[in-house]
Amino acid sequence: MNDRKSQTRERILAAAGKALITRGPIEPSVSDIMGAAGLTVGGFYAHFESKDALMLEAFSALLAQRREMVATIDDQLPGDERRALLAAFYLSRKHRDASDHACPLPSTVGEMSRLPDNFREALGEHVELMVAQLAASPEEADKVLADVALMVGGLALARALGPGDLSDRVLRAAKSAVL
Amino acid sequence: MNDRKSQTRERILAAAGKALITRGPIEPSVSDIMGAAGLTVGGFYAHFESKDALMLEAFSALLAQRREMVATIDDQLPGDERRALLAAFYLSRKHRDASDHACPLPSTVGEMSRLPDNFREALGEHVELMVAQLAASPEEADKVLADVALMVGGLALARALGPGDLSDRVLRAAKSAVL
DNA sequence: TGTACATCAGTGAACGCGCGTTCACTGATGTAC
DNA sequence: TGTACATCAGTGAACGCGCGTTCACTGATGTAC
Repeated sequence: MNDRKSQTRERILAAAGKALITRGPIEPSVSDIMGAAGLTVGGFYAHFESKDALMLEAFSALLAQRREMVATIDDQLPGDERRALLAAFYLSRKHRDASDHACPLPSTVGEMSRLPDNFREALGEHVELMVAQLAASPEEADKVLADVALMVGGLALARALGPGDLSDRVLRAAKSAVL
Repeated sequence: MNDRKSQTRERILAAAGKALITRGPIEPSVSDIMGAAGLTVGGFYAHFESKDALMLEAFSALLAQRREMVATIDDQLPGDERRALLAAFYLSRKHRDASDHACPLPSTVGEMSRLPDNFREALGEHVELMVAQLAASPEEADKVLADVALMVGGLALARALGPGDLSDRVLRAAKSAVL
């Protein structure tokens, strides 16, 4: 039935998202992802048009998931507090070490030029939506943009440094720098 | 003579650095780089042990170049002003669009987990040296770490967004967020 | 000065490998009679 | 209830391609006599 197939599709998509978070959208092979979903390569093209199409869908889904998470922050709080709460989670060691429900940006921004244009559009839209969600004025919009840069850079740097003292220090320093 | 060969080596290294800045250390092929240096693939291994070895050397050289650039900032100025000057250059549109003498971090941090450990070590050392160069106290050290995260994230994001208004806004917002 | 030879930077074809993608096939499931 | 057949999700081998790396060769340069 259609139901079994669409469940498998979800499984592949979830495996792709997980791989994307830790390894970016390019490195994981179709074999890797299908293997992680408990399947073999051959069946892949019954579910997705191409590897790029899969990764774009996984990327967009993860970004949407992130926005939903941001939406759970109490919107009665002043902007500064909301951004501080967001950063406290974003720049936590837990988020740095997570491969589930984590932000896909740190592993993806550096590879954007090698990806189809759709990725760029998805990123631009996400950033605009984040601003719309978190900023109540043009000045606040700039603060949101700067915070996004700080969070993505802080997490990317902390991961790049590998486990250790310096990585933790970067997270802490970035967290306390939120506007 | 040894001289001609070592000049060629420098040419390859420079081509690798340029490619690394815009495309990261993994995507450019040995062919690409040798071609950009006006040579053919075959001769490569007379100059470098492997592609990874070349890219590590290019990465380290670019980081050292960056530190030299930072060292030209008047060290009599107060820390805040020095960091603001650095950020003004780092987060300029010129730097975003440059493929020469630019920072290799935005294109590299996201790929660190796919690279040999030496890259991680080079990165850690660079960050520590930057802190040593720019911070006069532990509190200032944290500000430097946060600014590095902000600059790398801001530039990576601005490049990922592609030419356009949003990219410029990210640069401007990040610049004015420097501690 | 001119010829013979050694050196060695660079060439270009070839290698084995993993990749994204294709496709003929399998085998479990459900419907028709 | 039992047999025959259609459907279709998933398999696994094969494809063409670009990659990093190797290696026998070329051809310019400089030294020896």
